[in-house]
Amino acid sequence: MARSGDVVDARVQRSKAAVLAQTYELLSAGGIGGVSIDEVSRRSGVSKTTIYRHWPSRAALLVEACSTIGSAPPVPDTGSFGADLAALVEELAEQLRSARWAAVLPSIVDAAEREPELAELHARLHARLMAPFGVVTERAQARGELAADRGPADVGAVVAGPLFYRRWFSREPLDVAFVRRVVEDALSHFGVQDRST
Amino acid sequence: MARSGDVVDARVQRSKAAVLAQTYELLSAGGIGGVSIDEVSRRSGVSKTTIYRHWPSRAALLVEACSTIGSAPPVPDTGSFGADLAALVEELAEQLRSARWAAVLPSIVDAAEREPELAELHARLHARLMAPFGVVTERAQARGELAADRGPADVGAVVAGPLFYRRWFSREPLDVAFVRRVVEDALSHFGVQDRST
DNA sequence: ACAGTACGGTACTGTACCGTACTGTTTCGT
DNA sequence: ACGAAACAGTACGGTACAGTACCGTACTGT
Repeated sequence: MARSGDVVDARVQRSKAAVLAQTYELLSAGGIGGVSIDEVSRRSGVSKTTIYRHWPSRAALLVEACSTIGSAPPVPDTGSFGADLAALVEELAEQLRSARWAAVLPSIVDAAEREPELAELHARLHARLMAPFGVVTERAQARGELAADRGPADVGAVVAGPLFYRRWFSREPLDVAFVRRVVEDALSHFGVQDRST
Repeated sequence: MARSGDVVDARVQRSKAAVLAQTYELLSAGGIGGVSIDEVSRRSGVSKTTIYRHWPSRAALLVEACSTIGSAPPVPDTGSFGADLAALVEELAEQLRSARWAAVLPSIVDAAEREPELAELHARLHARLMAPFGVVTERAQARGELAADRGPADVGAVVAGPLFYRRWFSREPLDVAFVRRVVEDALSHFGVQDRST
């Protein structure tokens, strides 16, 4: 018996972990198009048969492998919108500079443009990445620190937009000066005095 | 004789035009991954052999097919930075809403992340798309309308960033209100009074 | 010990693709 | 009219991939 749906067979855990790890590896290196089940099987030592036993299709495997992307770091709560935002932007910039998924996201965006199955994944990732901005924005609004006519969506666009642009389009380095300027500009948009560190 | 390198055979022109047109068609529909020589040949009625006579490889064909993307509309010259910028942003937003290439760019960005051959293409496209912003920015600086410490690269990031973010990441509509806000915010960054239409 | 389950290995079907070779036909320039 | 160039059609070889079927083996909990 499979232990009444509670405990999972250790072999299954090993196999799934190995497969997911190698999938993520290939994903980082070659984007979505760089992942093939054959190659995952070769590298992980888990046979193709077993992979298909655990995931119904390649897409399902990809979705699960992406599920750890952008796992939210703790949302700062300094009491000031400026400092919260600065911390979040620093964090995002650091992720864009170094995180594995920064090289993967473009292929997800591309895939989302045509395959609905992956559009969902894109939506979830976007929501997870931007959630912290929503939190600090709403807190600031609750404190009356921020005008009510500028919602979380605006903050996301104004702050993440330039960062993303720089990372993927202009491909200039995301240096400290640029990041600081983005924060300052955003704060001046929203009529908040900058008092970040 | 092939007409001393000057005039090109009409058959060659026809073939190349048909191939490029269908390549662009497939590109719009399925991104870079959606273009196969077989399919281009089928749809264009140009045989595969002929395609390989004119382009040495699939990549070469793709590069040439992309060469028309983002062909710059005339750069506005109203005499005011605010109005110039507003016109450019409106234009860019309209392109992002409707132009065929707006669906293709993510796959180019993705490809540029790994294939150097296409990274060049990406660089050229980026330069072409952003050139108008550089022009109006430099004109404004020359008039003393704009502080010298904010270069064209900053203007591009602040203005195009939110638009791109909205088009490809948050996937919210690029409505007029949003576009206007982006322009206003950008102008306030740079210490310019908004006097656009 | 024993049943249930997970597993690896291999082979297979079917598809899609790149790039080339070969054969004959149309079209251009002169 | 005639040679050269461009062409279509077709058939390849080679590779890679998704997904499935089958068999025999190793492990797990009871």
